[in-house]
This record gives sequence, structure tokens and C-alpha cells, in this order.
Amino acid sequence: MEKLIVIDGNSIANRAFYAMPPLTNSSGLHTNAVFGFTTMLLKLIEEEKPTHLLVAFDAGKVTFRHAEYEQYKGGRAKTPSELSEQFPLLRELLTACGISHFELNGYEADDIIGTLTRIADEQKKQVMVVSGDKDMLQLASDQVTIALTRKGVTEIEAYDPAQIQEKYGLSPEQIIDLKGLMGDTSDNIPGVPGVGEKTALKLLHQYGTVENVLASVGELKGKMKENMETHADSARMSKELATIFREVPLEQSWDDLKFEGISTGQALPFFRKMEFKSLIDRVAAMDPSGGAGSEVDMEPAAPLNLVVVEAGNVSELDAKLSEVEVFHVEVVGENPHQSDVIGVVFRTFDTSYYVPFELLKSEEAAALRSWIADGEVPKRGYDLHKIDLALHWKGVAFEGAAFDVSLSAYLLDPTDSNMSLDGLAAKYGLSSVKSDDEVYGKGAKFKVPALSMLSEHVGRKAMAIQEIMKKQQAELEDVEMHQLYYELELPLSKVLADMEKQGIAVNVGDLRDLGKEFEAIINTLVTNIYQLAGTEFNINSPKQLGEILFDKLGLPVMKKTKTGYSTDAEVLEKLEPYHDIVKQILHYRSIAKLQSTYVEGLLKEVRQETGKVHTYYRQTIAATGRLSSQFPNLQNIPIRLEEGRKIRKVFVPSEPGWSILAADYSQIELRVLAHISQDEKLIEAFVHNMDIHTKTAMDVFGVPAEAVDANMRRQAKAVNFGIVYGISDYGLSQNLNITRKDAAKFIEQYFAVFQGVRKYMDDIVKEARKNGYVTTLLERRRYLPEINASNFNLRSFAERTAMNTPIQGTAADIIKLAMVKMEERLQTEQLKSRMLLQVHDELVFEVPEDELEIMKELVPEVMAAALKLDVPLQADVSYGANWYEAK
DNA sequence: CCCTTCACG
DNA sequence: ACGTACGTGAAGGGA
Repeated sequence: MEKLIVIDGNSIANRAFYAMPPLTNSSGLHTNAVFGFTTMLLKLIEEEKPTHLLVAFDAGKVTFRHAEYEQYKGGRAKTPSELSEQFPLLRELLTACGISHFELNGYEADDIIGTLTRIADEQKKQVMVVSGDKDMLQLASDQVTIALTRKGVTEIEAYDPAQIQEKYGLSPEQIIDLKGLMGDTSDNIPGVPGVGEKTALKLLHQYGTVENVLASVGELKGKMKENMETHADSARMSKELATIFREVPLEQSWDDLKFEGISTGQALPFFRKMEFKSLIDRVAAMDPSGGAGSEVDMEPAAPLNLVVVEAGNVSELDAKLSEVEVFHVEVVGENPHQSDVIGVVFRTFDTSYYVPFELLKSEEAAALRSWIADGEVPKRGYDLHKIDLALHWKGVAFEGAAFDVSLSAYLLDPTDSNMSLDGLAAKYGLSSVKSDDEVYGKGAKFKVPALSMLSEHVGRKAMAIQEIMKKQQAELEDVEMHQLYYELELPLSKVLADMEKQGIAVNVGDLRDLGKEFEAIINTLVTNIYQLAGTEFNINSPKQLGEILFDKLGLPVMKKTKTGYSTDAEVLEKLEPYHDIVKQILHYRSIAKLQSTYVEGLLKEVRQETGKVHTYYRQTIAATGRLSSQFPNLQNIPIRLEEGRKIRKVFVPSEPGWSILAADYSQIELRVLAHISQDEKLIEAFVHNMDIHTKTAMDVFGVPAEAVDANMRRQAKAVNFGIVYGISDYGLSQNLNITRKDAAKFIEQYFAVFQGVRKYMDDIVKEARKNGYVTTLLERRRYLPEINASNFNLRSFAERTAMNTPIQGTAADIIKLAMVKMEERLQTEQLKSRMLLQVHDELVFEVPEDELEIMKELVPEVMAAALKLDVPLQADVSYGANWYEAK
């Protein structure tokens, strides 16, 4: 028995869009409507087993109904761009699944469906119509059932004429009359005012049709009679508009709609592009041709040539070393300073040689180790920076990073950079790499599998790296990030690894003493707080604290979070006048933070043997191109408040008599802004080396320098910050605690003076809209898929990001350049000084006594010369016995 | 594992 | 009408 399913494409796409949470694939493509549509489609195919399938779409904007009634579908909200951009994808999906789909000029999907069901009625063929639109019920017949979506998209309810009768007491044809009377706000069909579903049903049960109701209008009473009389024409027209046209000139024959099942060979590439992982298996199982694991899933079923090297056989690999293309080291653990190394793979053109780490460490593998240590031998792999560190702590030297697919993935798209290798492989259509979680298990279940499985996994990784690499090299050229990659990021990864291995010395004794001081303060504060609260509770729990402050003590609620009362510092500061406890809590919070994060946290990270901490700079995390720092984070050591700043005293040189020297860029982001915006006023301010916040205050307030007081300067400073962040009046008003109006006034005054900055802000947003991304001076790129979103919040966020990223990102480019150049100079000048830390605009060194004079000139000189801008770059240097003194 | 808070640039 | 400043990481609480 043949069975046709016709899907109302626009209706189901809309349902799917609103039923699914927002969903994007890693390249930022919105996919939720496609996903919802697909799940519905698969379910229908599985459950209904259609022999014929069609998805009908609406065509264009104007249909014959507009000729009858101009306002047809008027006043309807514009389709959000997140949805409209998914229609081409839907068509791609259908084509890939071998499902016929079309639209017809001047008609809506309804009319195509109406025509098909009429033909089915005549030829006695079975049809199921799937839609979210009740109007379709008018098409029901013995041959035709109408399936309407209920909740979401996958739940549908099928109606035949009997069920329609049961639910509405109407025949399918009368559905048209129903709409004639009640109208339809979503299509802007007027109907009769005052008549809703209840009244309309009552009238139709009595009179049968619109025409009969109108003919019998004399029997009606009151307001309803009046409405019916004055809007008789409207009722007739509404009925006509609601009538589905069933005589569309279709070119397609019944046989054209034949559905032969989904062929995975065609469909899976599309599913991969969409990143519909959960659906891939489902589709694979549905392939009628496939069955016995037709491996279309993998790119040419990629067999792995794997050699597990064993003791006694290493010389075989030695002979192949000159042919090695990819070097991979299997590292387990997040922190590469204390990770386990399981094994390594040397991959030639066609073979992965797996060497267990134990074997690599043995006498027999000396040649392998010298190969790894030889900087002249180029290494290509995944996350070589981490590998370098992990090997280092296991006593194996690594040199010669030449291509790193994780670093390259980061440059190609920094927002999905923490890409695991299996994710990256999937992205490039090589689904042969399992995830580490799958192979090892996660959390407490972690377990290294048997050698056969392990070597297969690791061997496949190396193979995937080889494939990915080829594609990335071409991509890097395409997007002109070749230079950024080879001349900056890759050399930098080595610089970072050296800094990290070096570490910075911590005076553990002093840190413990500081901890004792903090402990004493905390004890006093806790006692006070319990007494003022009249009870003991966990001050660290925002929930419990909120209950004390707002329920027990009755303080006014200033702000709520999604889980309850907000108790952050901003709220507490406003509450200070109401109760003495608040000040104590604020103080407690600040000291408790220092104690847990900076005293206890830091102590946990100090290496017993050396008394040093070794941070791990992550080069592939920040969307702007900045570094991040972990285990411990040394980029957020306190400085703003004196109590916390003392923490810096425990960071000391690792050798007696040496000093800590720190140099930081002065206003690097505003200087970058001056350069890229070419704003005359801003450039002038920096060329004359003026105090930029004071200068901003002078210009914004229109006063001479001597009239700028501390408060004016503070406000100007906030405006400058706001500018860099992609200013909004709301954000500035929050920061300065002023009204939004006043904030807007400041911004307007700023832009009136710094017109080049205004132009930059306008232009960069336009550029982002046009290209879909923004770039830094060194061509680092960040995609902003939400720049054209219809959602105000998402779009605004993307706009601010468009303004901020070129500034923050260029500043990051500059200090990275400075780091690479600085390391070169230390080498060429044969200095013993060492670069230890980077804190976004600051570099920290340890310097022997006899190099102090040189370094305090050299460091700022190299930093200032890192990149030539149209304004001078300036770095200020200072030094002392510890990081605190170097201020 | 997510939320809240807070440290830095 | 909408309701946020840009970029990070760590700790503690609580489901």
C-alpha cells in the first residue's frame, strides 16, 4: 500500500525553531530548527513508513490571496534571521536525505498540499498531512489524515474526519466556516469581531455554514446581530481567504514524490556539518542499502597501519625516523606539570609506530630521545606545548615544534579552540578518532585500557593529525594568518614553555605567616558576624547569608540572582548604612578570598623540591588572543587593595642577590585604539605623552587641565574604559553610579571630541556585519555569528565584542611579539636574566645584580619597539627584592 | 556540575 | 521594549 506524507515545511520549521532551545554548531551556524525538523522527520519515517514523501514550502511573499486582501498576513513579525538562515539548510537536508521538496510561485504550501490531497481523494491514495496549522483540518477525508503538532515538534496528533467531528462537532469543510467567523490573528484574517471559537462553534452547530448564518441573521440578537450585519462581507471574505486552493498547476507526478529511504552516503556529510552527533547513529541504522556496517561514516574506511614497538625492536623504528611526519605524545591529566605520559607515536607517511613510554625511557630508545630533543628535526603534532612540558618533567627533552594543529585550530577559530583532537577530526570529516572519555572513561572511572585498544586510539590520533594538518595549512594561507602562526604563535609556544619550566620562587615561610595573620583576622570577623547576626551560619554560603541579611535582619533587597538574593560586594556596599554586620561581612569576604585562593591555593601549587610555582599558560583559550594562566593562575594576584597586595611579597627571585623586575605597558589599549581609529585628538594626546584620563576629562568637560579634579578624572577614566569595552550608556551608568541619561551625555560629549573614535566604532560594527568577523592588526580573527541576530541582547553583545576585540586582541599581539623578541635578546646578548611571567600588559623577570642596569633599559626598549604604531608605545619598569617591591 | 562571588588586566 | 560593560580562573556551596 502506497502512502504519501506531505509536510507543511514553513509551519514545521517555525514550530521546530520555537520549540528547540537555541543551538549552533561550532562555526556559529544556527541549527535548532533544522535539528527539530530532522528529529520529527526521522520519527515520521520510522513510525509511518511512507513510500512517498514531500515537503512543501511557501513561495515568495506575494500570493494570490494578497490580490484579494492586501493585509493578508500583515502585521506579522518578521521572521527572525536565526530562522530564515536555516531554510537553505533545510533544503540541503532534504536533498541529502533524498526527500522531494518544492514551492510554487504565487502559492502557499497549503495550496500545494490541498491539491495533492484532492488528487489523492480522486485516485484513492492514502495521504498524511503534517502541519502545525489547524486550517489543514479542512483537507481531511477518508483518504487523508491530518497530523497536527502538539507540544514541540515530535509529538503529533492525527485527525480523520470522525475525530474532527468528535472534537469540534464539525465536518472538515466546516473548518473553513469556523475560520470565516472567528478569523485568524496570525494571518491577519479579520473574521467577525466579538466572535471567538466558542461562539463560532455554536453558530455553526445551528446553521452549518457562514452563508446560512448570514441568511438567518434576523434570528440573532443584540450585539452579535449588529456585528454580524455590519461585518457580513468580512465574514465572507475571511471564509474565502481561509479556503485552501486545491487546483494548483503541479508539474510533479505522484512518482516524483517517491521516497526510497535515506542513504547514509549522502546524508551523513550533512549531519556532520550540522554536528548532529546524536542523529548520526539513528540515520545510519535507517539506511536500507547499508545493513552490514557500510562504512560510509568514515572517510574511505581509513585502515590504520599500526606497529606497536616492543623491547628489542626499537632499531626498526630508528631506521624510519627520517620519514616521520607526525609526532604525538599521549598525555593524561589537565596540568602538564604533573601529567602522566603513557606512550608516544611516530607516524610516517602511512604507519603509526606506537612506543610505550616505559620503552621510550629505556637505554634502547636513546636514538628516539635524541630525535625528540633535536631542534633541527621539525615536529608536527597536537598541543606540542603541553607535550613539551609533560616530557620535560618526565626527563625527556623536546625541541623543534613546527606545526601544531591545536594552535592552528585556535587561530582559525579562537572561539572553538579548546577543540579536542576527536572534535577536530570530526570537524574535518574524519570520524575515526574516539574521544578520550570514551577510551579512558571519565572522572573516577578513569582507567588506561589494554595495550591493543590504547595503541589503536593513539595511533589513530597521529593519523588524524596528519590529515587535519594538510587542510589547516591551506586554510591558514587563505585567511592570511600564515605569518601570525609561524612567526608569532609557534615561536611563542616555546617561549611560554621555557617560562613555565623555569617557574617563579615562592617564599613559603612568609606565605604561611601571612596565612596566620589572615586567620586571626578571619576568626575575629567570624565572631563579630555571628554575634551581630544572633546566630551561627556559613558566611561562605550566599544562600545562608541572604537568609540572615534579608529574612532575619530585614535589610532591603537590592538585586536578585536567578537562584535567590544577590549578596555580591556591590549590593553589600549599598547595605552598609543599614546594619553594622555588613561592613564585617565585606571585610570577611575579602580576607577569606585571600586566604583560600591566594594563601592556601598557592601553597598547594608550590613544588616541594624547588619551592617554585609553575603556571601553565594556555595559548588557545581566550577569544581575543590573550593568554590565560592556570594551576595556579598567576595573572590575578591581588594588587588593588593593600591587604591583598602583600601576597606579592612572597614572589621572589630564585637565586640569592637577584631582583624581580617588572615592566608594564602604559595605556596600551588606548594607544592601540588611537592607532587603529586614527583619531587625531587621541593620537595627539599620546604623541605629547599626556595623562590620558586627565586629557579626556579636559575635553569632555571642556575645562583646562588645572580645573580637572580627582572626581572628573575618575569619571573620564571610566569613560575610557567603557570605550575600550564597546561602550553602552547602561554599562557606564552602572560603573559610575549615575543615571543612564547622564551616562549617555558623557558618551555623546566624548564622541563629539573624539570623532575618529566614533567613526571607528561605527565602521568596525559595519565591517563585522559584512564579513562576519573582526581582525586585529596582525590579522588575528574572531568570528561574530551573532552580529546579525534579531535578539537585541545577543546582537548588542556581538557589537560590543566587535568594538573590543580588535583593541584587546592587538594589545595581546603586541605583548606576544615583545615576548618573542625579548627571549631572542636574552639569548643573543647572553644574559642570565629570565622572563618568568606575563600578565596581559606586564612582563616579569628575575635579574642578577650585574644585569639590572642593562635590563631596566633593555626590557622597556624591546617592549616599546615590539610593533610600530602611529603613537609611541611606552613601558614603565621597576624592580625590587620581590614582586611587591617591583611596583 | 552549575551557580555565585571575586581576584586580575 | 529590550537589560550588558571586554577578557579570564579559582573557590565554595549545594543540588
